[in-house]
Amino acid sequence: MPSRQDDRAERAISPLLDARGVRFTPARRAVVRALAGADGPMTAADLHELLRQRVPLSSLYRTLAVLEGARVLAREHDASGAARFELAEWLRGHHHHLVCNSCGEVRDVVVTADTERTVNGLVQRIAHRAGYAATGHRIDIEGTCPACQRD
Amino acid sequence: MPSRQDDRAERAISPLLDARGVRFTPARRAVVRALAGADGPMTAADLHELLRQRVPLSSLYRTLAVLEGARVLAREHDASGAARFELAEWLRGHHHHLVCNSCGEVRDVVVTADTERTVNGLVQRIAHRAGYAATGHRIDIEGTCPACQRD
DNA sequence: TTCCTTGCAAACGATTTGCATTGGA
DNA sequence: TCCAATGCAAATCGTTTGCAAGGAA
Repeated sequence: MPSRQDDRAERAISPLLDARGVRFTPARRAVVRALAGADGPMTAADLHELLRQRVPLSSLYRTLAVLEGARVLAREHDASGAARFELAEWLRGHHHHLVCNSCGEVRDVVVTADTERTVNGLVQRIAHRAGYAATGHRIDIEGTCPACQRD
Repeated sequence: MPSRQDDRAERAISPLLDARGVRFTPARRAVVRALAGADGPMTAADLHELLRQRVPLSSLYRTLAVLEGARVLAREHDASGAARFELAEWLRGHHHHLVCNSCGEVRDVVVTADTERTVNGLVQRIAHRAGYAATGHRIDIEGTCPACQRD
């Protein structure tokens, strides 16, 4: 069942799509809900499966492109090069990724405000020294996930 | 002109290739030298261009696969999803990346041992709390490069 | 001779697009 | 009615592979 959180997110998203002259269709809602409920960024294939193939891949990719264009979600690429999608930072909050070297899963991890402050300080300093104007950062922690440690 | 550094690197690489029963051919040396001289990870197309197309793309990819298999270089993917190659960490040293949101360039940045120690501490702690056994980390600093700031 | 390496062309998988159709406001 | 959304099939892009020819030990 969609939670109150989902409702809030969807109410925030709706006007963004309106502004671009596109509709918040059931397929688009379904994608947003799937990503809101996920514990890490998902591939198009993951979503296609999760939505029980009700949305053909080509339509799914179009949906993802529309949502990305509206800054509702962000695209990145995993170690195998496949695109993975997640809700944009303003919707889901700043976080980082735990990446399993063995099975390839990517899981979100939120760090304390304190840690994040420390990281931000380092990042700003490093960027500044190189003449970059930093707008964000991304940290992937590579390792072995609990499940793979048991094998 | 190949530097003394290159010589050292190539002497270290040679036995690794021997062990896998493959040769350190001119094309493979050229790729290693190109990456040793680069200031960030390169795409296959970048390398193809830099080598003046002397090595056809299919051979280049084979070269890259061989070197990757021998752990001489590492593959990653940039924001557009294209594969980028760089010398392995043991050859080129631990570093992070500055990524320009505007032009897409990826540039290496080495941080102080002190900063790296701090980061490592944070990473280990975060991973441990999530049940992960951390083996490494990757930090991308996103921003605007000096050249793009002028436009 | 025996493998490894190369180049070309064809195959591949993920993603994108053209086009005709459907559907909502 | 008008424009956006959809599904299918075909196209595209980066990358990989089969195969026959060339080259080093």
